[in-house]
Amino acid sequence: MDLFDIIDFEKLKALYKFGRALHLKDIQTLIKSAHKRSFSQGDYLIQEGDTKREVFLIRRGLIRAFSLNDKGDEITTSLRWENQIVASTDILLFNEPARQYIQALEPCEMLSIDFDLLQSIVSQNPKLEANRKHLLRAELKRAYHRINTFVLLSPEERYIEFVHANPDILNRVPNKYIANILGITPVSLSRIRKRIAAKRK
Amino acid sequence: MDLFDIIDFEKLKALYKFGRALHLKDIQTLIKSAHKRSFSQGDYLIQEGDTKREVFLIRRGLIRAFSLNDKGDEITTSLRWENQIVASTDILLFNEPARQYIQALEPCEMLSIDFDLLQSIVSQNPKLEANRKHLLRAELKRAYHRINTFVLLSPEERYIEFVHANPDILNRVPNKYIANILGITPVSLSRIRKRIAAKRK
DNA sequence: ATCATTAATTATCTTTTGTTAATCTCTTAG
DNA sequence: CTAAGAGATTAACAAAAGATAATTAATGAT
Repeated sequence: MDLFDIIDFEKLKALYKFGRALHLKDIQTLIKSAHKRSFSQGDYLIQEGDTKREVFLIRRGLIRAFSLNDKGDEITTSLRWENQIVASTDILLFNEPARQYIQALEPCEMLSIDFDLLQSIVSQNPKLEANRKHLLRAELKRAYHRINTFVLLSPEERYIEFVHANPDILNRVPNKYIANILGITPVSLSRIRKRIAAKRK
Repeated sequence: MDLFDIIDFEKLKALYKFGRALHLKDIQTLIKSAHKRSFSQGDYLIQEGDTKREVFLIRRGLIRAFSLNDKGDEITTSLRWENQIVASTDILLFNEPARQYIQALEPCEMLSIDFDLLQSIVSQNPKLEANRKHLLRAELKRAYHRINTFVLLSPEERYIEFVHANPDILNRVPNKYIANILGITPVSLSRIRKRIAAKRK
């Protein structure tokens, strides 16, 4: 057996996200519990009604989360890609069955971690509380910022802002999903893009 | 000196919000530090650039938080009233100077608490961590729900949802502020209200 | 009682969005 | 190479929203 199989630096590096103050013993526990999961394009990581308490770290790939509106249309509400965390907030934060679907838009390689195990380890490492708080706050900040884009900006400004904030994933995601995220229809986004292009020249 | 001046049940009751597992000593510390502050209609609790680390518990009254958009218009982003907590998230959560104004829309009676003192007390009462997490999560849940109203609902549906969720404060707040919160103009809200009224009969 | 102020409504017009359907492009499976 | 499917764009029309200004309603101050 190779040393790399024992230590698994890949996993270690990924787990680093959860805190730089982990005890060796806990790192081992986490690495043992964390396992790699692959998803093909179109696969669902989570479906409505799911209750499995697990956190995904995206090592490679890109996912979308979506809900169904009253007409039954899929409305994409968020995108996540490499080095980001994905989980059902309904399940983990609010102890409710998932209301959202999470779907792979590209072939994905994930690190799946048992959430409750992670929580218990965090509880035993007081230094990690800061980390947990940091993650929650970062998420809250994202959410506030998003609300502000709806309240303060027009759809066109919202799109420009999105492009500036996420230039890297623009060409990895169908525009119709980005339209959903901006709260407009794909047709309308297409017109906005045309308008912006006309202004530029 | 009256017994009530010593114990101050009013304050105690208000502070209860921060946790039911406080040590007597900590309760005393908090009560000593918490002081009542009154604001007249129109007064500012917090202005852009402020850095004072304080949390308000609303005992009576109603406030709005607003930002300035690129044109310099005041855009109301949230409302809070009795038994809710108000603070600058920029200051307390993100350690940045406030970007938002917070203004009393009615004569307000607040309990002002030093945030860092509160934090240190929470840190010394492990049972309170649960409380703190609960508050953060509740806030996150509110934020997610708000985002969903923008992504999933039309302005008209958003208004109906708002009315259902907040029937009590509708007649305490000028509609123009509610329009801001819904991400539309006051004129448009007026038309929506007319449209809804027409449908009802 | 009157005036001034502020909010809400209404009117008018322009711009944008939603909706539906058709067309175009691109990729992929056979 | 062709056909099928998905996504993006375009078109055409209806509905809604933004902008601006005028009007009405309500409130408080003098």
